[in-house]
Amino acid sequence: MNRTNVGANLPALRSHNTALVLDLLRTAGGDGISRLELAERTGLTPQAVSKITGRLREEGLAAEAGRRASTGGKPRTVLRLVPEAGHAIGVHLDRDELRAVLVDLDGAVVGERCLPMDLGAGAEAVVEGVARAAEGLAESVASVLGVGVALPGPLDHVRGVLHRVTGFPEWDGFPLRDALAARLGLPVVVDKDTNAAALGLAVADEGASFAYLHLGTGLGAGLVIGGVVHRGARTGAGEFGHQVVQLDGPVCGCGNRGCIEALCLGAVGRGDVAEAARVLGVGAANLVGLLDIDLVLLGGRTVASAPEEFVAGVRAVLRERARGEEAVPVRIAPGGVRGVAEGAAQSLLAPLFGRADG
Amino acid sequence: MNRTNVGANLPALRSHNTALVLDLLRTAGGDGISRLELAERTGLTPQAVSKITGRLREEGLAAEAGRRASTGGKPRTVLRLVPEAGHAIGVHLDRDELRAVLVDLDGAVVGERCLPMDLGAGAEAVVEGVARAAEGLAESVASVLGVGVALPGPLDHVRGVLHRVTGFPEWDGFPLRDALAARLGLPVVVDKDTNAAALGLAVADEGASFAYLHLGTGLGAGLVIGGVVHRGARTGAGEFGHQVVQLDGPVCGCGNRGCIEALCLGAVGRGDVAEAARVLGVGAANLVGLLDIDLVLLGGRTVASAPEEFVAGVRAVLRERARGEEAVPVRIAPGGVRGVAEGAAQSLLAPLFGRADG
DNA sequence: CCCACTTTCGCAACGCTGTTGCCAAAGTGC
DNA sequence: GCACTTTGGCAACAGCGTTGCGAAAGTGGG
Repeated sequence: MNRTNVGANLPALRSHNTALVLDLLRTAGGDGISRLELAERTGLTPQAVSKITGRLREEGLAAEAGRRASTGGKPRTVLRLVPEAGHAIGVHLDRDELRAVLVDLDGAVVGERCLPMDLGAGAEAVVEGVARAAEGLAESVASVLGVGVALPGPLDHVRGVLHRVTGFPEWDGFPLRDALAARLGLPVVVDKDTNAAALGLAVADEGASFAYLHLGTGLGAGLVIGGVVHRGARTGAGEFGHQVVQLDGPVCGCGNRGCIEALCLGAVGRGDVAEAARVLGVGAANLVGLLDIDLVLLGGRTVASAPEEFVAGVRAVLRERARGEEAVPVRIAPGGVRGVAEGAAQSLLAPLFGRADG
Repeated sequence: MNRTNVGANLPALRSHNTALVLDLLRTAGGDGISRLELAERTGLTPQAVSKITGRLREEGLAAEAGRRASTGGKPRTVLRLVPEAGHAIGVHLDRDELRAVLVDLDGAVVGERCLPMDLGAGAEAVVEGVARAAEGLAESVASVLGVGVALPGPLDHVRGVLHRVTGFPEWDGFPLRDALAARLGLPVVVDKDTNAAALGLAVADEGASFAYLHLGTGLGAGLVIGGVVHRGARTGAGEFGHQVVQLDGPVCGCGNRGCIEALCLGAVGRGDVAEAARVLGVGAANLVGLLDIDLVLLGGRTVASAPEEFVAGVRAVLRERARGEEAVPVRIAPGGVRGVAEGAAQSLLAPLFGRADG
C-alpha cells in the first residue's frame, strides 16, 4: 500500500489489491500471467486473486488469453490486460512544437498529432491548441481518462500552475491545469518534461531507481526512486543543470558559477563533446553516490547528436569512481522524440496501477 | 499504507491503522489527543478509532489522560501513549567510544552507558562489549524490542553486514547483525551513523524531507525523504563527502579530485572555517536543488566547534542560490552527542509506528 | 481405453475489518 | 431544571480476504 498518513478501510484495501493485480497484468504484457502466478507475486491467496480478476473481467479490464502447458494437472489459464479498455492523452509542449499522443492501457501509442506551436503565442492560443489536439485524438475512442501535459521549466505539479517557463515570462503563475480541465471537461495533470520522461521510463521497470538526464537546450534531470518519480516538497526536484561542480567556475545564466549546465553546454559549444560528457559524468557520479541509484539514462537533442560519445564519457567517470566495484550502468533512454508525450500520458494511467506520485 | 508490491489483507489493514494511531499518539506527546482528533487526522470514522484505541488500551499501549474543555457538550477524553509499555536499545559505536541508550516508546532516554571502546580491538571483543552494555541496560525493564547499532562507514543495512569501516579493514564483511542477534537473542538492526542520526531527527517531524550533514573526522549525510530515511538500492546513499564540487581539484583520500570532504576538511585544517562552511554550503545547495528538501541540519564534532559560523556560512550560500525566493532553513541538529544512539534505538521503534525503511 | 493422480479454480461458509444507526452519558447555557 | 450539544459505546451490517471442499481438466501408467 502506498505511503500515506491516512487510515485505510475496506474500499481502500480493495482498490490497492486491484491496482496491484492490474499492474502485474500490465507488466506481464502480451504473454499474460496466470492466477496462481498473481497469487505468488502479490502474496494473496489464489481465491482472492480469482475474485479480483473476476471483477476485472466483468468490467472488461482483463480477459482470458489461452492457457499454459500442463505440469501434470489442469493447465493454468493465462490472463491479460485488455488495452482498449482505457485511453489517456499525453501532450508534450516544447518551445516550438506541440506533440500529442493517444495511448491505451498498455501505454502503446494508438494515435499521434504533431504541429508547430509557439509557446510565446499566449496562454489562450496555446490552451486552445492543446485542447483541439486532445479532442481530435479523443474522437477515435469511447472515453479518455484524462490529459497529461509536460513542458519545460519549473512548475507546481500539485496545483498545476506554471512558475516561470524559461524564456517565456508571460506564463508565470498561469493555472494551466485548471484552464485546460475547464476547457476539456477532463482531468488534467501538468508536469515538468524531465519528470514526464522519467515516469514513462519508470513504468517499464517495477520499483527501479534511476536518473534520467536530459541534455537539450538546457540540462535537467528526472529522478525515479523506488519506482516513483521524486518531485520534492515544492515539486522542484531535479535541478540537475545548476549543480555546482566547479567552485568559482565560469558564470552561468542562473547567476551562479560552475554549474554543470554552463560547463557542459560550453564544452558542446566549443565542439568538445568528450569534455561535455566528462562534466556530465561527474554530475551523474555525484548523483549516484548521493542517492545510490541503479541506472543512469541519457536523453535530449544534444545527447542524440553524439550518443555513443556521451554514454562512453559518462560511463568512464562512473567506472573510475566505482573503484573496482561494479559501476552503475549508463544507457541512452529509449523512447525517442515521443518519450515525453508518452510519459505525460502515463501520469493518468499510473494511479490505475497503484503508482502514486512521490 | 507503506509502499510495497505485496497484497494486503485484513490483518495488514489492521496493523496499518493501528500503527497510524500509535504514531499520532506518539507525536501528540504528553498533551495527548482525543479520539475525534484521531478520527479527523486518519480519515477513519470515530467508531473505528474507538475500536483501535480500545485494543491499544487493553494491551497497555495507550491510556486515558484527562479530558479537554467542553465546547458545549460532553468533553473529549484525551488519550496518550504509555511510554513504559516498550523499550529499545540504541548503540553508537564510534571509533574510540561506545555509547548505549535505553529509550522508551516515546523515545525518551531512560538509561545510558558510555565507555571507551577501540573499534580495532577485534570483532569478538566489540560484540561482547556491545552485548554487555545492552544486557546491563535491559535489566531495568521488563522486555526490550531489540537493539539498534549505528557505526561509521559503509555497510549493508538489509543484511546487517559491514563493508569496510574506514580505518578498520578487519571488519570487512563481518555479519554484525547476526552475530549480535545470536549473542543477545534479540532483534538487531545495523545502520550507518549518519542514517541513525537522520532517523532520530525524522521521528519528530511527520513526513518531513531534510538532509542531515555530519562533519566530524569525515563528512557524510543522512537523507530523509517524506519522513523516511533514504538508503538507496545498495544501502549506500548519503555519500555526501565525496561529491565532487571542484573539477580537477585537490586529490582526496578516496582517489578522486575536488571532493567536498577534502576541500572542507582542508579548509578546517588551515583554520579557515568560513571557507569550509562555504564549501559545505555549495554541497548543501546542490542537494537542496536536486531533491527539493525542506531543511538542512548540521552536526558532528567539527561543526560543534564553531556552530554559528557553519550555520551562517551554509545559510549564506543557500540564500544566494535561492535568488529572492525563500531559502531553505539551516539549523544545528538537536540531539547532541546522544543523537546517533537515540536514532539507532528508533530503528526498532519506527516499525511500530508505521515508519518503514526507505 | 480406463483409472489414479495432479493441478486449477470456483462456490459457500467464515472471521474480521471498518461503517452505520442508535442511544446513554456528560457536559453547557438559558 | 430543562433543552441542547457533543462524546463515545453497543449492536447490526456490508464487504474484504481466507478456509474448506469439490468439480473440472489435464497427465501418465496399465
